[in-house]
Amino acid sequence: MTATDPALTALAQGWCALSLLHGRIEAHIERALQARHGLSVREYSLLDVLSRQHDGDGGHLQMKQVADAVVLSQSATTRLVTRLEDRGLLARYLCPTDRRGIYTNVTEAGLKLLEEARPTNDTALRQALGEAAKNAELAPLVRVVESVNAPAHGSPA
Amino acid sequence: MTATDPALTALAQGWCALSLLHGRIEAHIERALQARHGLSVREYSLLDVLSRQHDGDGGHLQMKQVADAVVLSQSATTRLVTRLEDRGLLARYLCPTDRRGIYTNVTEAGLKLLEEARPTNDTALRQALGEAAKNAELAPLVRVVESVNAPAHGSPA
DNA sequence: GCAGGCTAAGTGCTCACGCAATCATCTTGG
DNA sequence: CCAAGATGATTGCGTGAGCACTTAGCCTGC
Repeated sequence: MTATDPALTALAQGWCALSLLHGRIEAHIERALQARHGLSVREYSLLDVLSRQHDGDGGHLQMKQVADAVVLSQSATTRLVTRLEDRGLLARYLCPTDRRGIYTNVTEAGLKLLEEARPTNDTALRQALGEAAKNAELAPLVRVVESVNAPAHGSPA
Repeated sequence: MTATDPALTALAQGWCALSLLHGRIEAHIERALQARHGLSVREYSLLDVLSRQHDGDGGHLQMKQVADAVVLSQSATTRLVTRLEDRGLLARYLCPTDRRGIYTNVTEAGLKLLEEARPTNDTALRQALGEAAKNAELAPLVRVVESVNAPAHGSPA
C-alpha cells in the first residue's frame, strides 16, 4: 500500500544522509569548541558571520538578517546575541536611520576569541569529515563539502 | 594577521553551506510535519528508522543504537521514545537475552501515521531542495542529496 | 557465588529554541 | 498631525536537548 515513489524515497535517503552528516559534524565540533573555548557551535557561527559582515568598519546586518543567516528564529537570535553581548564579545548599536533595526559589532575580545577558536573549529571539522568519509552513504557529501571552490558569496534577496 | 589557512577556510565554507542547507530543509520540513501530522522532524525520523529496522523480525535496534542513528544523546532518545510510546506510536519491549537492552516496535498506529506523513515529508523536502538549489553555495550539495544512491537513469560521472 | 566493574536505560537539572503576544518604531492615508 | 497598519526586536511560556548522576542488569576474577 501507498507504494512510495522510488524517486521520493531516494530523496529521503539523501536527506537522511545529509542530516546524519550534519549531526555528526555538529556534535563533534560542539564538543571541541565547548571544551576549549566555552563556545557553542551557534555562538561560534554567529561570531563568524558577524565578523565577516563588518570587514569594513560598520556592521550592517540587522538581527533579522542574522537570524536568517544562522537559521534561527528571531527570538533565539535576540537571546543568542544577548548572551554573547553579556560576555563582552559583541556590542549592539542602533541603526541611526531606522531605530527599529539593531546592528551588532564583534568586540576586540570577540574577535580574539573567534580567532582562537577557529583552529579548533577547523581541526574538529576535518576530523569529523574524515570520520564521515569512511561511510559510503556520507562520502559523496563529504567530497562536496571538501571541494566547495565557489568563491561566490551572494545571497539573493 | 592570523593568516587563516586557505584550505581550512574552504572547508569551513563547505561546512557552513552544509549547515545552512540542513537548517533550511529541517525548518521547512518541521513546519510541514508539525502542521499536518503533529510530528517533529526528530519524531518522524525516529519512526522512519524504527520502521526500517524491523522489516525482517530479528534486526531490532537498542536505544543506544537508535540514539546514534538519529544523533541524539541517550537521554534525549529515552524521552523521544517515551513521548511516542505515550502517543501509542511505539512499543518498548525488553531484549530477552539481555534485559538491560530495550527494543522498540512501531505500532500499527505508528506505521499508519508514518505512511501518512511520508508524502508530506517528501514534498516539503523537494520544495526545500528546490529553493536551496537557487543558491550557488548550496546547489552542489543539493545535487548530491538528490543523487545519493543514484537510481538507474542519469547517473553523473 | 559473590564483589567489583562495566554497560544500557532512565532521571534531575538547566538551558536553548520556537511560537505567540508585546513593545517600539517607521510608513501611509486621511 | 493623527490614526491605522506594517516591520523589527524583545519577552512570556512551554518544550526538547545535553550533562551528570542514578538504577538495573550483565560479566569477570577470585
